[in-house]
Amino acid sequence: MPGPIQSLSRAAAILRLLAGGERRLGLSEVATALDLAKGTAHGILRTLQQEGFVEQDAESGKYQLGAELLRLGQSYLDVHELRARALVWADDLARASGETVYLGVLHQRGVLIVHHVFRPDDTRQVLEVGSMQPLHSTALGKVLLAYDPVARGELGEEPLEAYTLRTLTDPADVDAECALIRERGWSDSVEETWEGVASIGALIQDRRRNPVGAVCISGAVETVCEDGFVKPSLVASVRSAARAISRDLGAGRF
Amino acid sequence: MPGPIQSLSRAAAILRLLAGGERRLGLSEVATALDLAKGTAHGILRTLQQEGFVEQDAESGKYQLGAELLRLGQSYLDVHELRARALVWADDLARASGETVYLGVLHQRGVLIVHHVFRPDDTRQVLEVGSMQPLHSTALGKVLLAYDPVARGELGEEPLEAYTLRTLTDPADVDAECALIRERGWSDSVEETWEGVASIGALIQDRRRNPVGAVCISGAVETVCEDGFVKPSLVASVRSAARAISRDLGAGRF
DNA sequence: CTCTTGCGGTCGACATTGTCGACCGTCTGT
DNA sequence: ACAGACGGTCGACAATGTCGACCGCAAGAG
Repeated sequence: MPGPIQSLSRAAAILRLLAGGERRLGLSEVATALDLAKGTAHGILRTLQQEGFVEQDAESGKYQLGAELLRLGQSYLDVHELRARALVWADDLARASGETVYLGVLHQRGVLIVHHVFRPDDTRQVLEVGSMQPLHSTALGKVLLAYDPVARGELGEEPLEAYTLRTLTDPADVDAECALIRERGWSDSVEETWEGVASIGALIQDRRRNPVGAVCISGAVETVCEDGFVKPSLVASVRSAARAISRDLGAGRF
Repeated sequence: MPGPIQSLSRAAAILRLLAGGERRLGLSEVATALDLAKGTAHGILRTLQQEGFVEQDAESGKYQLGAELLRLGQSYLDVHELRARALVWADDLARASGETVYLGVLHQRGVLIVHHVFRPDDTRQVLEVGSMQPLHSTALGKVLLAYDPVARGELGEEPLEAYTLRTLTDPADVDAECALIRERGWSDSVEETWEGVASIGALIQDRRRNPVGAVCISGAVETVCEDGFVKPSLVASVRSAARAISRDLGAGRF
C-alpha cells in the first residue's frame, strides 16, 4: 500500500494551516482553504479535537491548535539524541564566546532550532526553540547547505528571498559560498538575515560522517566581527564545539 | 458522522506511544502495542513520516517523533491568547517575588506548563514549557481543581500518587483542601511534590469567570515560607498578577 | 557455513470506513 | 423579519484503509 493515508495527510494539512494563520479559523474557512467538503473537514477536526491536537473556541466555534502538540513537541526534544548530547557543549560554547548559541537541524526548507542558549548577560531574550531559520542566509543554514545534498535540493533554483542588502539571492552565489564553506570547514553570515547580527556556524555529523545538524553562535556585528571579518578565535571555538558534539554522537552508538 | 476517524485516532495513539516510551520503537513493537496489523501500522507510520510527524532512524529502522511536532508546538504557543497576555505580568511577578513563575492550563489529567519565567538569579535552570505537573499536589493543579469542575472530574476517586510524605493522596482530603482554596482565593503546596519546594498559585479566568489557567510562583521552602506558612506578601503578589491577567484577558475580546 | 528467526516492508482482496453534498438549526447583521 | 453564513448532522455510495499472507534481508544460533 505505497500511498499515503488520505485522511491523515488531510489532517496534517489542517494542522499546518492552523499553525500558519495567526488567528483562529472557522470550519468553512478550513474546508474551502483545503478544498474539502464541510462534512469531511468537520470529521477530521472533531477527531483532532478529541485527541487534543486542536481546540475549539467555545463561543466563536473557531478552531486553533491544541495543547497536545506542545506536549508532543516537548517529547520530541526529550528523545532527540543530538540535542541531548549537545546540551553541555552548547553551554560551554556560550560561556566561552559570550554569545548566543543555536543548535539546528534541517527540516523541510529551513533550519529548525532545537536548542538555544541565551547570551550570558542579563538582557531580555526570547527562546527560539521550535522556530525556523532560512537556509540561504544564516550560518546554520549555509553550513547545512554546503554539506547536506538534501538541504541543497530543498533550496531549488529560483531566486531567493532577500532579507537585507547582503542576502545572497542567486542560488549560484549560494553554491559558490558553499564551496568556500566546505573548503575552510565553517560558515558565517554577517547581516545577511538581520541587520547588525553576525553568526558563525559549523557542521555536526554522526560517526559515519552524515550531516545531522549544526551549531552556531550569533551576536552583534560589533562583538563577533573585527575589521570586517568574523574573529578567528570565535571560529575556533565554534568548530571545536562542533567536533566535540560529533565525537560525542559517534561514541554514543556503542 | 458522529464518530471519530479511525485512522486518525490510531495515528494519535501511535504518536502518544512514541512520546511515552523513552526509546525509539520498531514497527512490530508499535503494531503489537496498539493491536494493529503490521501493514496498517506501517501505512500510518509512513504517512506520519512523510508529514514530518515521525522520523525513522536510517540504520535501525526504528521510529521516533518528528521535528514537525516541535514546530507545531511552538505555533500553539504563538497563538495562545492566555500566554500572550500573561507574558509581561509573569515577568513582573518574577521580578517582584524573586522566584520562578509558571503559567499552566488544564490538559488531560494534569497541568500543562505554557510559560516559565526563570528565577531572577544566575543559577542554571531548565525550561519546563511543554511539560506536565500533577493536579493534586501542585499549587497550579490544586487551584484548577478547586475552580474547574472538569479538572475535578479528571481526578477520579481512586487514591492518588504520593510524591512526598506531605502529598494528599485521598481525593476527599483534596476536596476539603479545594474548599479552603475557594474560600481564601489562592492555593499553596509546600513540599507536596518535590522536597524543599513550595509554591503559591492563583486562578486566571476569562471575562465570563470561566477558569482558563493558573499562575504560580515556586521556590525553596526557605524563601517562600516563614514560620511554616507561605509569606502573605508573596500571596498578595501572585493574586494581584492573576487578577491583572484575568482583567487583561477580559478586555481583549472587544 | 547454513538454518532459523525476527525484522521492516509489500501486496491484493475485501468490506469497512471516510467521503460527499444536501440539509438543519442558529446567530448576526441588515 | 429576513437573508446569509455559520457550525454541525445525516445517510448513501464507493473509494479507502485495513487485514493477513508473503517477501527479502540481516543477525544470531547451531
